[in-house]
Amino acid sequence: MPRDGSATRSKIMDAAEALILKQGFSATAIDAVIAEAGITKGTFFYHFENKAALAQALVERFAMLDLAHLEQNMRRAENLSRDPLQQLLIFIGLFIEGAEELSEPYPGCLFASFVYEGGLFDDATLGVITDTYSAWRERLGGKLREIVEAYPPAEEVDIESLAEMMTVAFEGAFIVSKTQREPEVVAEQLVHYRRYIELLFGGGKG
Amino acid sequence: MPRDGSATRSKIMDAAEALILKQGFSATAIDAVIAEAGITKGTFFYHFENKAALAQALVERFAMLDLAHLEQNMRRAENLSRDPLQQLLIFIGLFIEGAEELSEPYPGCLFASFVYEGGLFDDATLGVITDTYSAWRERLGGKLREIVEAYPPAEEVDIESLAEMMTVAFEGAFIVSKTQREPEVVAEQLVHYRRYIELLFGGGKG
DNA sequence: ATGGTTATACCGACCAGTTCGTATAAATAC
DNA sequence: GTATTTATACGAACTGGTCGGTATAACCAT
Repeated sequence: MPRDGSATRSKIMDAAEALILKQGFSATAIDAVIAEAGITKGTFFYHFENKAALAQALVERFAMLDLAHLEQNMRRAENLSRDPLQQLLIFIGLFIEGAEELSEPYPGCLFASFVYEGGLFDDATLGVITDTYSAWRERLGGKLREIVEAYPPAEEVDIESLAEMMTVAFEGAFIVSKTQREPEVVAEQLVHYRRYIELLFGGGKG
Repeated sequence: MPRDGSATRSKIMDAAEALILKQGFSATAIDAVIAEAGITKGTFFYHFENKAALAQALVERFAMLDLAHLEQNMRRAENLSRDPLQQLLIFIGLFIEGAEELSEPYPGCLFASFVYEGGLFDDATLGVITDTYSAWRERLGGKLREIVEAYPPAEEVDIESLAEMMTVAFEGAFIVSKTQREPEVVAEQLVHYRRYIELLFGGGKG
């Protein structure tokens, strides 16, 4: 067996992702990626058929990590309480913990970056994004339906959009965070989301 | 007086804005803009010194319209009620009305598009975006401080981030809306924001 | 273990097409 | 006659992508 190229492949993807979050996809020249990664053009095209393939690989990796993060935190929350409402509150709390650790580099979501250049990508690439958002909506939606049964709210609540609201909080907070150069925006918005859920179903007690 | 070129200038900016929302700024070639606008290259460079000047003009126009919209709806809300809480709820409601009218073309925010390609623009251009977000935060923040005095909440609330939450809802909803191809996302998220404010300060009554 | 074979990993020069921006001279409207 | 617009051609820089060649490391027969 020849030597292992996966480290180089990762290095390319890391460099590309960082540059894309700064400038966007089409402003990120392959020449810039290879300079950042410290490799050459030949190497790049050995690992990726073309620039579109790089995009595809990037969203797939990002989605995998994101979904793993979702599932891991949900499992942890489900082990920390038996009550669905508490599980969801803990789940959000775990993400707040994570967001609070972000210090210097104001983050950004690769998905959002791609969505705003959506016209450049094919359905396969954009589909990964759509599917990932759907997975979040369904996972949180399921939990919310459990909650609604256990804690019927005073007024009716649209479960789908309430589940979607966590994604909305993330994406919106990333944008504001980038402009204001304050990483704490993300955590603050998740705190609001958690409190909203408390008020909807907890009714005032904790 | 010679003839008026402002119509052409607007046509160029309209074409550019539409293309940028689809593909992003740097993927939007000037040749594409002039084709979309139905003019020629000479005309383009008669109106804009270079591509960066076009970007600057676009954010400035977008900011002006956005701030006008903010101020107009706030004034309307302030005329429709004397109570600060009601004013804010009406204010959000007016934007919900507007969002519900969006039918086919899932929208998008030019600011967000620029933010995710932020590395390409100078401080003058990006500053317009920062300032506009600040204006929203201050306008809503002022109203929220009135509300806090009239309706002290059970627990303490961070006013700044609560004001920021409306921008977050917009920006996040735009992104989700673009992927899911459902324009109603924006209105749904604003409804949640309004209800959150109700629950925080209204305490359950309407 | 030694030498040869092979698949993989990587390099750097190169190509064809596109980019932004400039230049030009003439036509059009007020 | 001045501001606006057209039409076209052009160039330097850069773009994504190709190509021939080299280096590396595991495998294998001996």
